[in-house]
Amino acid sequence: MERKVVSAERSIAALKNHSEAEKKRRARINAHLDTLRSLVPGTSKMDKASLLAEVITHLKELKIQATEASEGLLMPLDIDELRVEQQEGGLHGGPCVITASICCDCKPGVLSDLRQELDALHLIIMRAEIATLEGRMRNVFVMSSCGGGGGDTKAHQFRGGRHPPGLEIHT
Amino acid sequence: MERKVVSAERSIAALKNHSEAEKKRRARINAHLDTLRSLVPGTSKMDKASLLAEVITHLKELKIQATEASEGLLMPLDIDELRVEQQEGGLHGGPCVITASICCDCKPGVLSDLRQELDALHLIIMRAEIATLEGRMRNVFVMSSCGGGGGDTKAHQFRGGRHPPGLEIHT
DNA sequence: ACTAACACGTGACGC
DNA sequence: TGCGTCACGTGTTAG
Repeated sequence: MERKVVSAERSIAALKNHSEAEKKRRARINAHLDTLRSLVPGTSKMDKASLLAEVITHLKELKIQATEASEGLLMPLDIDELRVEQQEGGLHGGPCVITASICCDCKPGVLSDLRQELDALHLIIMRAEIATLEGRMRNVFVMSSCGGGGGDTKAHQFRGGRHPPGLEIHT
Repeated sequence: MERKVVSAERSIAALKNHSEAEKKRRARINAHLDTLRSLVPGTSKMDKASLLAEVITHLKELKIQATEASEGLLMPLDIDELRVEQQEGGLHGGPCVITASICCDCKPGVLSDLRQELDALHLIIMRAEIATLEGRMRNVFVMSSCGGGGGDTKAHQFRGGRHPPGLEIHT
């Protein structure tokens, strides 16, 4: 019956260690989650799951940004492309950043039309870039809007020879 | 005593719902973790905490990569800069590649003068890029020359003039 | 056998 | 009050 007492004590100690280990594990995970919160803006008081979702979107976003940065000078030669992305940053009520890029044939009238459309938006142009390559042209505009909308990145991508509404391209 | 039975049943149902909700919550989080595993390479069968750590490092890495990518678009705001480099390839008497970049204030007449100068060189323009940022402009021209001359650096002074049609950039 | 990691159910707290 | 989230302790399984 002495055995029983000893084994009982050992069991208690083991259980205690177990719970402690588990607590430590949770602490580790939560610490990582906290650093993620500090890394991704606008996730300070977010849900654990929502935080992970936001991390995922941010990761994809950065991956796209990095890849298109490495091949930044490349442009599709066969297809026309128009992309409008609202970047994250409007969460704090501040101005959101909109990146618009268009790639098409380098024909007269394109630039003036493009500028008219951009002027109609009344946005603050932070950076403008125009590049030409073998008869093709690509414009990239980084603009700032005062009205801070949702923080979600709504990206419209038009591929193929179709031109989106609101932007008439001379062909 | 009927009351007690009813309340007991309610408690059981509530508890069941509770556990179910918690299970669903865990499933959501784990799903997000799974997508993170699919996103970050080499974390297929990794620890939950280690996965998060790896996600953090990857996030920082991508952030740096994206930042230094956008740094390629940065230009000095305080000093004017003109660079002409002859890339290797023209050593064998074949066509060499010349890269010229100029960074200065975005004033009218600069572009037309620049184009005149470039036209005088009779080079094949392989790629042209013009970027503006906060009143500054930067041009990068990658040109091909048929005669393999030396790669000397020349400075030019620009007079007043007009913008070429279709190339007006607002700042 | 011992450690580490996971899922589970439950109590607690906030809207 | 119910609903959602969190931390906790425990049972269970793999290396």
